[in-house]
Amino acid sequence: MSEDRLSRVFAALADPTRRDLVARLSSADATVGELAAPYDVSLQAVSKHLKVLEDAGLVSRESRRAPVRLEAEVFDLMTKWIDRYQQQAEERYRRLDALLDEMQDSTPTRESSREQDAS
Amino acid sequence: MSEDRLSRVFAALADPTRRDLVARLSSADATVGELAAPYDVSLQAVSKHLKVLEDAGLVSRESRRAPVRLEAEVFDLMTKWIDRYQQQAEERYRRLDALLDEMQDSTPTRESSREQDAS
DNA sequence: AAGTTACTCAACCAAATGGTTGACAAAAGC
DNA sequence: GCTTTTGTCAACCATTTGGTTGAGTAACTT
Repeated sequence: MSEDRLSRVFAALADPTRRDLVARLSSADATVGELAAPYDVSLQAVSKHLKVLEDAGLVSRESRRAPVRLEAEVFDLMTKWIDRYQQQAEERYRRLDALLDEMQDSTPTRESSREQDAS
Repeated sequence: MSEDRLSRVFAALADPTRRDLVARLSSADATVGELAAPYDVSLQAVSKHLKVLEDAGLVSRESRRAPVRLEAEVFDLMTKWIDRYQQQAEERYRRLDALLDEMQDSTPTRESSREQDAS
């Protein structure tokens, strides 16, 4: 069910306000009120956003009015997911490039066509 | 408006089916039908998922029935966002650790307290 | 212990999301 | 050229999401 965890993390970061909250928390812890101040939505709305971030494990607090803290470890989870597929995709491109190079070396001339037939 | 782009990318990856599509496309291009086969939802549903991925720039196709291809560059966009705040957060932790170390060095003994006063 | 301040819960609303089915459009195959 | 296959569009439905306001609760202040 770590699947579900990743879903919550990505969903949490899909909202610009929540990404901004994360951005601000990366430079300093802050209370709900402090966090809410810059936005022109209600405090309740920001409180909800923080709950989403908290449920995703991106953020935590020791008590109600304590400053909110960013849980940076979650980033590893995302990075791991991304890296895996990014690398796999790049690997494919490398193989494709190699294949294209090979074809360019072999097909255009009659010489290399005969080489192909011979093999 | 690259803000908006990131939102679409994260939102696209918030769905497990879509993450699975990306995962599969990272090892091989595939047509819509091929991609849809393993899931027990309608082809239309998968087509919609692919549209979401396409709008986020995660995936592309040359024509309707052409194989879908993963656009790996988008990963860079995410990684860049993540790295920035991860590093900022880690930097803060380093400073905090340093501060805690300093306090632990200075406060517990009478000796070091006097050292502080002297400086 | 009482009062204020800071935050959350609940109920509600509009819009977005993920799914369905049925009709249509575009490519391939004959 | 006609037919079949493959994919998309449209309309609809249930659920989720991001916002609101109003009432309640928890935690500092005095």
